Amino acid sequence: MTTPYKFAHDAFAAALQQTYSFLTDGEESGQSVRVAGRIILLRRQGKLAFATMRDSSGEIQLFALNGVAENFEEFSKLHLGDWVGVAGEVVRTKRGELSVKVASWERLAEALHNFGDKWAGIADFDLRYRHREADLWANETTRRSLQRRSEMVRSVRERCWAAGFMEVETPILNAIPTGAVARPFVTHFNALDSDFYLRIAPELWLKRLVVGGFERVFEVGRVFRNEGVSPRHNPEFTMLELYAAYWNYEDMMSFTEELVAGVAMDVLGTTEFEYQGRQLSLTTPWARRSMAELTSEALGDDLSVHTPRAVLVELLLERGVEVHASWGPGRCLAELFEVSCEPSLWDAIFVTEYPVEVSPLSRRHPRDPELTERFESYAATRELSNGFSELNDPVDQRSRFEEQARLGAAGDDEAMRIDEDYIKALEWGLPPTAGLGVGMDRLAMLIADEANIREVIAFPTLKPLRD
RNA sequence: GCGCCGGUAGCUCAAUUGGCAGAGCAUUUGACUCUUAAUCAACAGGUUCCGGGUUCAAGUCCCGGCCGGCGCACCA
Repeated sequence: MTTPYKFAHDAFAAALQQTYSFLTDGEESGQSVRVAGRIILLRRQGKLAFATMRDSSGEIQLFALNGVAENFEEFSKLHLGDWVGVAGEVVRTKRGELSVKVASWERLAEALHNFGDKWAGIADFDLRYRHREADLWANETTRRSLQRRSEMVRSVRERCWAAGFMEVETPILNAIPTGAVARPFVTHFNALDSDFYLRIAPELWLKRLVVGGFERVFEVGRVFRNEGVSPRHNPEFTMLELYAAYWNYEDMMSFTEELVAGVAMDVLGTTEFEYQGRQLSLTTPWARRSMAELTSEALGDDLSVHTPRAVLVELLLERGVEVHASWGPGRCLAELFEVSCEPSLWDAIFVTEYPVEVSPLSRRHPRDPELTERFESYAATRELSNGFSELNDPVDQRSRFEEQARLGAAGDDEAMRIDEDYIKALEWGLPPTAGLGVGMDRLAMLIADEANIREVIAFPTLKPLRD
């Protein structure tokens, strides 16, 4: 069956509801409009038919009268899910529903499959994630969450541009996976007969652009990590990474809190909102507490990166954490922080002064060379961002990479590898620079009030069906 | 990867102790000139996720597999 190749429409449901709010019950406006959308409900009553149509803006009723609407019989037999284009007068029915009184209409596409229960929608996760198109049609919350994500990304971009950052793109196919601590996906480049890795972070490329003289750069892009899936992890996810020359990590914390709070304002109109039934505050300024401080507080002990390793190990073992032989005091402190503090960090907060041992790309803290000028922000018990003053000393960077390589040799398959090109870039001179990474999916979860990361990803990674 | 839970009509869900596999919505047919998840009547709709096993008898019990949810691990 041939369907139309186009339909010229001049009105949207939501705007019509607004514009014609003055119409009284049974009143006709005399104005004709052309609307298009999808039939989501249909009620026939003899020589009348009422359809609820949804377009991208909202919903409006279509009112068809036998003898007035062309092809009335066919109209009354439309299927739920069919796309239609309708021309007719804007009226309000006797029972008070704003409607387009159908004069002429066309079916733009036919829905051959059912789109879920018109009351209960679609509940089956497998079906919802594998056929998001049906989920979007059937479930309001899915539409809302993905819409909010889109608004969030837009807000992030606009705020970065407004702050003088230049948007750039860096390679996804990488000969060496680096810039983060994670296992990569491997692929093969036939023409070069070489294995390549999907990037685990764009970090080093972006800093090379700063070396080259682009003083403020950012990238919103997909990164890939070959790890387990969970309600908070998708193997491909979206990161905002941003670098500013001449800033240190404190400047970057200020920028981060303004950015995140600003995004919440743009999308939700507030920085105080409910997340999963509990009030959450992103209002600035955020608390800034050091990792050692928070951990000491939680455990009632005076702990730091200088606490004897044996003491930290003992505390970890008491909490059921398996301690690896390669962990130094820095790693132990970080692990201790994670188990004892993380679950209680609810309102937005910066955790600062990370051990150098777990921060191979961060600049050492001037007051303590075992610490770095690094922060992570937390909200709703989850890590939201990671930032630091960038290590710009090529000699120190090489020794950090070498330490990582030792860990790799000792069996840590997530340890960083030596990136000679990056060291050479540093030898050309990286000005004092601060960097930031924000997990956009995690932020979207907060903004959309979703507990599962898949709800804010249009097409989450699923195992392919076999059998 | 490990543990717990789940998978029944297109969708949402029932099915007692192991005893004829059901309802609502959607689809099809009919009635109805102001409906709002319209209503009413009727028809049709099944590899109970897949493969084995136990049993007179399996949606239900056992074993294996597939997919998903949650937790753990890994991480952001």
